[in-house]
Amino acid sequence: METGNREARPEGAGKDFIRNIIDADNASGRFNKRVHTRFPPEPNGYLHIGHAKSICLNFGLAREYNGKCNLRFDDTNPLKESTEYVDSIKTDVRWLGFDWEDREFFSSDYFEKLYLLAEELIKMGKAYVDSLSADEIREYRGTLTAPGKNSPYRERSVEENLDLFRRMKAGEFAEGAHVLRAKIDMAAPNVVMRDPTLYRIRHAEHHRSGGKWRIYPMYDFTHCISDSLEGITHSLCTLEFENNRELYDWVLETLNLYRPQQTEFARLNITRTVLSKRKLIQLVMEKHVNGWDDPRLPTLSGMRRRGYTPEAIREFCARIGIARADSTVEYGMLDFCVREHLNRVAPRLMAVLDPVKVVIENYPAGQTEWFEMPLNPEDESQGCRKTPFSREIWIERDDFMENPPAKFFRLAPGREVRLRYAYYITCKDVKHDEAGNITEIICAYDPESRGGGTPDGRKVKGTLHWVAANEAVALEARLYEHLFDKDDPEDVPAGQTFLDSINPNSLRVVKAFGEPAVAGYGPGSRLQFERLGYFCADPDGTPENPVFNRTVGLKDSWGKIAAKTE
RNA sequence: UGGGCUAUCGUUCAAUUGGCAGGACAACGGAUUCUGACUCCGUUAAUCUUGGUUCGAGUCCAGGUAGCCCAGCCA
Repeated sequence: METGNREARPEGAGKDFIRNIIDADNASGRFNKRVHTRFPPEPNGYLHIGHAKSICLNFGLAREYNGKCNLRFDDTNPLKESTEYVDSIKTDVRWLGFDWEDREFFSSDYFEKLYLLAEELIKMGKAYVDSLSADEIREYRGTLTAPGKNSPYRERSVEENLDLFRRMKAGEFAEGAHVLRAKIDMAAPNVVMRDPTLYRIRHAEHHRSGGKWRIYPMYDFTHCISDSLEGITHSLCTLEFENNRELYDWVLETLNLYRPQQTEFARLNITRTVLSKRKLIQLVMEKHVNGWDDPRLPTLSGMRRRGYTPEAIREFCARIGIARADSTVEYGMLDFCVREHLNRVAPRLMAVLDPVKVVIENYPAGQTEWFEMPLNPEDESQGCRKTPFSREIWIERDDFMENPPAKFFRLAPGREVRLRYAYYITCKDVKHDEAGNITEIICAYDPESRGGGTPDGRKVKGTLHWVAANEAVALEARLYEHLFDKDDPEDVPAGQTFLDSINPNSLRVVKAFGEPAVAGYGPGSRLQFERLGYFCADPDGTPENPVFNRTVGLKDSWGKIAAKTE
């Protein structure tokens, strides 16, 4: 699959700053014209649309420059990581359409090398074992504006440090008793450089190395060395790691290792969307949603279930671009990308969400005729479907008004409209119950209009979708809205939590009726119910009782016209 | 009274590196339409601020302003 990268880039437009950097590196020969990136998630949760930006960037760059991209699990904190997350990440990256071939790595695979390198640092006098408590270390670090001070253990001899570190590794000490720190500068203006912690003691089971290790390396020590070992050229990460770049370079320079170039870019923000891993974990763990693949979530697995396509997500990532300025993309941009793709590929079917009965009084009772209609009017290659028609049909309640305002094009007393691909009908009468609710609309059809046109060529303003009342299958439609109401759910008013910004209507389930053919669409397949929007068949459904998740609706100007006429 | 980074239409990304500020999304108007969808055409709309250099500044220089990140034994 080779779609999704840069096809949205308009002609003549400039490249983003990262591609400019790569071009410059290729021109200078810095990496021998090699491009080797990596996508390095920590397996402590499921991937979300924010990760997709990084995945498309890293894998896309490799594709464009004939390079390679590794998948590396940054698993140095055994407390948070699990194989469930590893598996889900692999599934999601593949689903997005990217392939890391045989380059699947784990930081934990480097634990041995990392340990040796740490000893190296100790021997060089560039690292020491500190026995201060976590609280004391924080105090000694100073503040953002005041320099820190040296730990009393900072001048331990190389021999003592080596001995202590080896015993840390052997598991002789309790968690928190010691840490290994780099010896840099406690007065450094960049707080990251004030003798950063390199190793901590953790008596925990690691999802891969099990109980083998008692000490685990920190991100700052691990990531740069992993990049170096793998021959990465361009190490791309998000803006919050800007301050860590100095340490990234320090470690590799001090150890005299090959040095990739770390470059930071702004992470993805989307209006009304929570992309904080911490909060997503909370939503799942506290069961505010039904698991990581709940279609209301911006996780890749949730979006997949809701019916978003990998093509659409890749297109989205290409369109939003890459920059260093913090930004928040409008959700409408994502919706646009989904509609654009689904419009091309999704077969059309008809369904009615809120049915009202139409009786065609001059159509023979008991008769059923089958109409053939295209699965996609803009793509004949998709073929046709057959749909039954009968005397009693259902139409959408919204498609009829007893007292229509101006510019209402659909059914109303005395008015003629077209039933899509079937007949012209004219409203003759309306029946109500005691409460005044419409129970039945009586119509007459024009037999001459079979197929949706007439010999006299007269026009109608409206075309309705419909399903035959006796032949239609019952189905369940789940109408998902974005889970969050607030423009920026990260920024909630005082006294509230982000949970307060959840839209209580984010999930509505309605019983609906659709063409018999819907039962033929298996889980994951997308289709468009005419005039209702794009839906995805959910694995929860069965052929007898299909369930459809709404991906996105269609644009509809009816609401605007109504507002205007008021 | 620290360090690092950022600032262009409502949103987002560009601007051949000093030479007419452009695209996409959104909004608005129109055409078309057997989905009020799609498609097509058009319109609105931006260089944070104050100076300076220059024939010419979004771009270079100086000073402001605003926002983001950093004081985990998280990543």
